[in-house]
Amino acid sequence: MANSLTALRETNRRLITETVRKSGALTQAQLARQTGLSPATVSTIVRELRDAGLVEISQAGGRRHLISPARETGLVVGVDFGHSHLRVALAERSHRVLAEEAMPFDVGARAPEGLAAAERLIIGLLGRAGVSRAEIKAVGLGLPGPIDPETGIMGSSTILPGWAGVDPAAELGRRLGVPVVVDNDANLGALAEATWGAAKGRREVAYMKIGTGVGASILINGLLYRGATGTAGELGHITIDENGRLCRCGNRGCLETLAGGQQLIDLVRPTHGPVTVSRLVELAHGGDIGCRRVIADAGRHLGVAVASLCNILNPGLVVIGGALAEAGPLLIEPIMTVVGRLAIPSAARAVNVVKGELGERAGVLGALARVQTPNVESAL
Amino acid sequence: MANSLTALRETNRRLITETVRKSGALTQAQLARQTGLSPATVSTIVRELRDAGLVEISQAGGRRHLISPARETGLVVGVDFGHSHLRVALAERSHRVLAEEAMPFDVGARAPEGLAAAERLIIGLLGRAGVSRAEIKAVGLGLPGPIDPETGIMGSSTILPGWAGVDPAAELGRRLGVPVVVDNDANLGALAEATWGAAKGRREVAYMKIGTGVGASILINGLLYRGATGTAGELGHITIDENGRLCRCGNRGCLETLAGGQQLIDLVRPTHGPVTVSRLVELAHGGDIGCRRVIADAGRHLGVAVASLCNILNPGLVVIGGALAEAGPLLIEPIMTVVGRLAIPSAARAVNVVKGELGERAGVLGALARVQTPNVESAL
DNA sequence: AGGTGTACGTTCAATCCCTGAACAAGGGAG
DNA sequence: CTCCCTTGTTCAGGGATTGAACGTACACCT
Repeated sequence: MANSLTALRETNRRLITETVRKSGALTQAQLARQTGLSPATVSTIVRELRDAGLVEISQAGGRRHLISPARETGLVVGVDFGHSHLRVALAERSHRVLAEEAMPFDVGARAPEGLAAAERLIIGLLGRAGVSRAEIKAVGLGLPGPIDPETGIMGSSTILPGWAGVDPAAELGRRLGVPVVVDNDANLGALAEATWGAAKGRREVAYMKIGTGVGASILINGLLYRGATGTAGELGHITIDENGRLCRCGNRGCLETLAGGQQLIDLVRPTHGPVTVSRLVELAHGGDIGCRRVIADAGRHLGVAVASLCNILNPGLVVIGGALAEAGPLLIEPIMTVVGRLAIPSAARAVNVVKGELGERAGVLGALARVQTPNVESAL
Repeated sequence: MANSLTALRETNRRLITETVRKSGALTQAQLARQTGLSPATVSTIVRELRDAGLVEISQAGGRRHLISPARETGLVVGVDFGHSHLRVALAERSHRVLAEEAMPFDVGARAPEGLAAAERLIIGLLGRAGVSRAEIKAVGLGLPGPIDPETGIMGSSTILPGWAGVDPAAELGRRLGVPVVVDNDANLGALAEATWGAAKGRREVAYMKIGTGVGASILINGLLYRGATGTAGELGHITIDENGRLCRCGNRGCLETLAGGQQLIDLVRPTHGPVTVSRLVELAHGGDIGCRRVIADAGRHLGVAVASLCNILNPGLVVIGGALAEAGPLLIEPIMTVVGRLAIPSAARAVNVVKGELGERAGVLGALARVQTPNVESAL
């Protein structure tokens, strides 16, 4: 049980492993002081960890042994399906990224083709990295759509019409022969920014991904907060305008219908022709007044949602990711302005809204991080 | 150190104590099953706890022993300042309420008078309950206004104009000579409903108190979630109408300006004259069509906020408290209707909105519960 | 009523774990 | 070169948990 003696040992093993992982390389004496355990205990546990292959020991003058985290043998793969790209990445379990690759991908494709493409891309990446398939221990998979947290089966969605009813984790797992965990792209982005990016070291993060749609995710105590049925953090479907456009979620005037990339694209089509979100941002940076205005308007709508978020959760940090985030201050300043006007003053003062640092890599990286991060399983 | 064997024992002792306290009375076998410890361990620990005077053991047929929390020697007092009432309650630490009392109170009074009144009421209650002042170990204090979580000093507020800048916990503590913890009424209401009321046993609760104003509070894992600067859960100041009335928080069109009791009172004054919120609810129950309409409209506005809450936190349960909650279905049905229309479908299906069970006693009871409930201290 | 079964709490030996002390080995200062 | 300090290891000692065995009392069935 959770409180037996063996559990105590397990706790201490984990404590030492964590300490080693964080500090890089330590002697046993340092380890004993940092963990508060006795040198004797440290000695025996270190031996166990060495035998288990979890740490490496090198002599370092005197009786000193340098304990360092083991170059872990297993590798993990992250896969991220975006709206027009498919990205994969290969990393050590310790989160060191070894290789990364992307290809264009049509989001309209059905699940079998998509998964086949992912499989091919992974195999290719492994080949070029000189890594055998057997070394892959787990895969993280990101998808821009709703996933039933119980079953892992995808719900219907207008973004991913050909995927409803399939269990992508099981499917890809069958193809590759390794366990696959699946999650939506916003959750993964949040995880990635908290692990490597703008929210590094923060354990409480609100993240918004503004791409074609608007997704969001909340990390509480470093763990994904999913709520009662796995839809916590759905900021994209907060109602901004009760009489607004129909949204793919079935309601009206959702934030996504006002600030999602698709909407912005539609807005500039008459004057600029068909563009992508990235192109729109480029034009705005280039000084195009129309594109700037469209982005600023989106920021103001986003600000309304962030203000609600501030009143409800009073966050200290909100990270904005996704393609539109590349607009930087053009997007973030309007957000802050509106938050200042709509959120209650003390919450507005407390919050810092920043651009994500990982750009379009957030999804894949998050998939890597997700492989080893458990959920916070609570049903509010 | 934190990981020694004695610490493990300490952990298990605490685990058993907690379990007993929560469940009231248990046999050792039940205790073993609930905690996951072996009957042998439970046996020895229970003996220790008995010797230490922390639990009481009574025979209960067979070899069964009924373990119940010790009638703790210390008592606690709860104080709740409402808009027109001052309530105090006396309870054992184990949460058994011994006596309760209320008196009318003008919220316009300044802090010194208010605290003096509270002191008199407490002393009187103790006298009538036959309890000496020395038996009181701690006091919980509830106030309908903003409190700086760092300093405990009250912010400015139009509801409690005479309290800005004072430290009510220190002040009352000085008068009574015991430690006082202070919190706002919505937080306490949430705690009370989770301890005794509609959210009993739930560790994840969203609570809204709709009285003269609108307050709200979130419990995560049974602990108050305060956010970065202590304003998490401020649902009352979500913007519903950007061009609406000025709110005491300094913004415009907050939920409170549309659904707070004060607003409803103002709305019916032309036709019904000056009434209280309770009277308004009474009239509505009596069939008054105007009052019904005003309450239903408030419900619809509240629904907008609850819908946002659902999208962000995806709660399984929302408890509505405060004087207006007594309207019951007249208020809650419109809320549910709007939530169904505005929240994303899966979140709307998941949530259950119910009336609090504790009525106007929620505040005091929460103050009692608060004395022993720590914060969840996380800065999102 | 009687017998049987079952659940409960206690005891005890076995096992596991942490710690303090003793000890060997090596580096550095003087 | 010697002394001293630090480091890691070993070992006995004491705590803590557990499974099994045991005695007991109630409940139920016949």
